[in-house]
Amino acid sequence: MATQTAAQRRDEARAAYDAYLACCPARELLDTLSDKWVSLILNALSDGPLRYSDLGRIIAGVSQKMLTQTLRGLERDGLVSRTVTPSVPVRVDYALTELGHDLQPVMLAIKRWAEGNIDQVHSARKAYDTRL
Amino acid sequence: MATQTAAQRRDEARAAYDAYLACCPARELLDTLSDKWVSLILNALSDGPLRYSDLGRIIAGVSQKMLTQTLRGLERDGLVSRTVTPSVPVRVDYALTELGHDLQPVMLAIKRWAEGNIDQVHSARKAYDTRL
DNA sequence: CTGAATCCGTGGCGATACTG
DNA sequence: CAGTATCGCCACGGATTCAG
Repeated sequence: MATQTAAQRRDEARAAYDAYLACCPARELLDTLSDKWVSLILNALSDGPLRYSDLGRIIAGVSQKMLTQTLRGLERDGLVSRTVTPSVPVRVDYALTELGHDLQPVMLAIKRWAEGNIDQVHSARKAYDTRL
Repeated sequence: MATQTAAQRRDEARAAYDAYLACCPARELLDTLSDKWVSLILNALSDGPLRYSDLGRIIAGVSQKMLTQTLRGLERDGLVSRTVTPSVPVRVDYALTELGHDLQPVMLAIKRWAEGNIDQVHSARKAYDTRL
């Protein structure tokens, strides 16, 4: 039975975290926004719809896997819409949904705070690092 | 030379990401807030200073390692202050700095949006999942 | 062009044990 | 009480390959 203890603990931890997420919308949102590519995609789409390949080009550094995976997640959450145009070759456009658009002010609030206080954070880090 | 290509690419990617972070305060802040324990600690401290062990108890599920590591990061960023009282036994209090306090409205904005729109996200997920 | 599937290295995190 | 040090696991992301 000892061999299952680890798995059991993992499951318990996972279950506990899920339960926690269920009762804490803020963290759920944070988990979404925290994704490295989510904010980039959301920002890229804020100016209007974009094709899959456009996104891949604009957001330099993203792999196909992560781009697709992230877009799927955003689509699932209802933040982004996916429109397929059955031409040859196929064309797929991604756009912000209304819900996704509603999120922009929040992103902006984060951006504003960050831009206004990042200097303090940086100097705090510098002070902390040199003090050792 | 082929053996170094992978390592080189990783380094390049890392360097690119660092450069990107340097010019994008919003993502830097997001990287901080996204941490599983940061928001919990910030929220716990919003009501006033707490001792190390208090934090560990209030934030059920956090390991000593992560608690210490997260607190160090927050202290380094100037969001949290660490006060040692050299008694026996030693007493250490953690509190929000002014900068950390300034961040609360942003956290609140995130919380508000999440609480107001989480239902839509959940129903969107449900619709997406059942559609397959 | 837009993806799906697979392999694989590595870094983050939890658990455990030890210290002042 | 408040940490530090070490180890092992596995989940995440990048690269690559195949498909409609």
